[in-house]
Formats: sequence, structure tokens, C-alpha cells
Amino acid sequence: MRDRSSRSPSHSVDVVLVTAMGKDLAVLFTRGTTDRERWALPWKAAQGGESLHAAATRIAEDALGEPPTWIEQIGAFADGKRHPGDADISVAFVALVPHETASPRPGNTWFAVADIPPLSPRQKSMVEGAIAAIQARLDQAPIAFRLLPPTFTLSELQQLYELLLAKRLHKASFRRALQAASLVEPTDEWRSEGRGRPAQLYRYAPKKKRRTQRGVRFDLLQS
Amino acid sequence: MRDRSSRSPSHSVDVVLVTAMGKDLAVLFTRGTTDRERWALPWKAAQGGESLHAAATRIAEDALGEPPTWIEQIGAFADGKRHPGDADISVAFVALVPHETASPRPGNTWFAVADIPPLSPRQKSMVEGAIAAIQARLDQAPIAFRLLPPTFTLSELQQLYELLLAKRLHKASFRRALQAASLVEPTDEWRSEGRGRPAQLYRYAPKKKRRTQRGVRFDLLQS
DNA sequence: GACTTTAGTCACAGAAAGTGACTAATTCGC
DNA sequence: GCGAATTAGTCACTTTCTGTGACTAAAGTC
Repeated sequence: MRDRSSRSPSHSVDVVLVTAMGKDLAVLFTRGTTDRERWALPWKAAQGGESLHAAATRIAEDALGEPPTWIEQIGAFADGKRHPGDADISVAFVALVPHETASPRPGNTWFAVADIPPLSPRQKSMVEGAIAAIQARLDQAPIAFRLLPPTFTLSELQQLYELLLAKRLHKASFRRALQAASLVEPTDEWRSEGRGRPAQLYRYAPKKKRRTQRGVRFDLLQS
Repeated sequence: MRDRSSRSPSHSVDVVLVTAMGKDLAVLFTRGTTDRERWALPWKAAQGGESLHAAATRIAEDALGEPPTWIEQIGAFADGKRHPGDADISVAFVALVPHETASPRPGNTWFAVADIPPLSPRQKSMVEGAIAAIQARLDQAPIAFRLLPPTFTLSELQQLYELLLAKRLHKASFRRALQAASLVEPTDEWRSEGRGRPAQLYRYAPKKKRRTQRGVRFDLLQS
């Protein structure tokens, strides 16, 4: 392993940890290691011998006390001169965690996406990229379930989708689509949430299924 | 600008240039600069003061003689010890170019994706990532048109989609979807291609359109 | 001129999606 | 206790979209 202490690290790994906090998405920030007055995304300088993915998982776990339920690289960022460290280039990851079970370690705090503290330009790009990545993955992989606890009501699931897609969904359509995809299965528990009829709890339990063979959907293209 | 000649470059930028060559997708490879016997993706060591995107565009243009019609970063790769250079980390881009107008510079050759030469593990991952990225972007942005010359027949367009999606499409459905999205407009030219009725030429001309407000499509989720 | 080949269109059936209305089970106010 | 309010869950109807085969059109081939 080459000596790195004598030169600036070649790259950093930065993680955008996202959760669903009430009616907002929220991102985890930590007090900067160099500047204690500023908030920054959790990050570390590169270490030899560790894969990018493993490094990102470790960084997330260090900030959160537990590993994220999903993590994916969103790309390399080099624009913006001021990274919290002095890395030439930063590899950003987006990670999801259910809010219920997440208790950030001291010095780490969730910020609603609408109310994010001042950041370096580079980390600001990363946050934007992370939100965009979540929305882009949403209809390709069941990542929404990674933001929920093991059991949940269908209303909670729908509210989460409405939050992520930023649009209202019709209850009957939502459930019909869910059933057709056989992604969830009911438990025998019910939860009474204040007023109103209690809701049945479901768990994420995707069944093997042949993806219905469809033609091209040009209407989804954004020109 | 810091002196870089005295130390190994911190990162490289590598480009997966893709075109549609007859019945196959093809990727551009160049004779390795260090090892003239091996083929490699076009790449360059990092240069200060140039954005990743600009660097990738320049690399593509250097190999091809003209800029690609579309380019996008697919991520940072650090696994696999042997990069053609000695960069710790490599940022890969995927770029598209129509085959008709592309004439690679000497030392650069198209290889069908089914018949790719031996590569370093890292660059092999990049090629796989590039193909996956193209297929993933296909129903989110009209990138297929970036593989076609300015005018084309609808049969050519359909064959291209069949190539990219690796499945047959029904002619009437394909055209109906195309019309609904108003992505192309007819020119007043026709092309006679051997036997059979001549085909009308179209050009890519996306019209502003409200994306039909739809619910969640769980059936597209791959569990 | 009949046959083949490719382009382009139509129309119908079935599937999927949008939508409002309905029933069910609980809490709250009185 | 009881009706209003609230949330969950389901149904049925309509509209839209998609899969599909069959048809017409215009060229070349023999």
C-alpha cells in the first residue's frame, strides 16, 4: 500500500443518507471535521484496499450507527473547488434508511430537503443528484420499501409514494397496481392510528413474476 | 495548478463510445498507449481545470474525430487493480454516435459488443455499465435518436429499438406510441431500399407535451 | 402481369388505468 | 349511547391503452 499521508488524498467518498421524515424527505448532515460551524455530508478520504461501495457503507454506518437498507453510487463529482476535504474528486453515494429505526450518532442531524444548510457547491450537487437518483430508481426497483419499517400499512406506503413522486395517487388504483405486482403480503396484525378504522399491516414480500412483456413507452420520455 | 508530473495521476476519465453497427451494438477501442498489443477504451489521465464532462467529450472527439451526439457519466470505478494507466480511480462515461457519420481515427476500431477483445477488469465493468445505462435511459430520454442520422425511416428506428431492447416490437403498436408522443415529424423525402415500397423519411422533432399523469407502475419493478 | 417484399394503416378485442361511490370499523363530541 | 367524523378497504363503471391480425400501397423480381 502506497504512502498517502505525505500527499493529499486522491479522492473522497461522500454519502447522501436519505430518510422519510413525516411529510418530507430528509438528509443526514454532520458537523464538519475541519470547520465545526458548517454542516457537511458524511465523507471520508479514500483508503487503499477498500472498494468504493464498502467505504460508502462504512461511512453511512459510522454516521448512523447501523448500515443503510440500500446504497448505490450516483457518480463522481469534481466541479466546485471547495470540498470539505481537499480531494480532487469525490464519489457520491445515495443511501436509504427507515426513519423509525434510525438514530443518528451525536453530531449528526436530519435536515428536511426543503431546508438544507449551506453546503460546498460540490456537496450541494450531490444532494440534488441523490434526490434525482431516488426518483429515477423508483419505477425500476422497489426502493420505497427501504424507507419503511418491516411492517407498514398500505396508507403509509401510498403516502410515501406520494411524497417521493410529489403527486397524489388514487387509493384504488394504487392498491390494484400493488396487488398485480404482488409485492406485499398481509400480516395478521392491525394497527389503530387514532381515529378511523384500523389498518392492516403488510410486509414487503416480492413474489417471482414474469414482467408483462410490453412495448416501448415513448410517453415517458422527457425530451 | 499543482504539479502532477511527479506523482501518479489521481484519476482517469474513460469513455465507452457506442454505436449501432448493423445488427449489433458496437464499442470503440483503441490500441493501448502502454501496451500496443492490447485494446483499451479511450481514456486520459486527469487534468486540472477541466470538468469531468468536458474531459470525456474531448477524449471521445480525439478518438472519433467528431464530438458524440450524447454523453453521460456512468460512475466511478475503482475495482480491478489493472487499469491501462495507474490511476487509483476511473470515471467512466457512455457516449453515443450514429454509425453513418462516425469514422474513427487511425488506431481506433469498432467491436461488436458480442465480440469484445480482452480488457482490464475495470474497463470490462465499464463496458457492461455502459450497455446497462443505455438500456436504463432508453425509456427516460430519447437517446435512441442519438444513434441515428438526422433523417431515418420508421423501420430503421424500430429495428434500432429492437436491437437496444433485445426484443421484437409490433409495427402498429410502435408507430402508434411514436405518434402519441409526437417525437418525430415526416420529411417530404422517401427512400427506396432495394425491393419493397419506399419508406418515408422522418426527423427527430420532439414537441412539447404534457406527460400524461399516470399512477405508479409497479409491474416495471424488478424485485 | 403475377408474385414477392417492404411500408403504412385500420379496426377490433382484451387489458390496464382513472375515478366515484360504496361499506367497514374505529374515535370524538354531546 | 348515538350520530358525525375519520380513516381503511373494496367495487363497479368508464375511458384509455395495448396486442394483434388483416388489410392496402408501392416498389422490385421473374
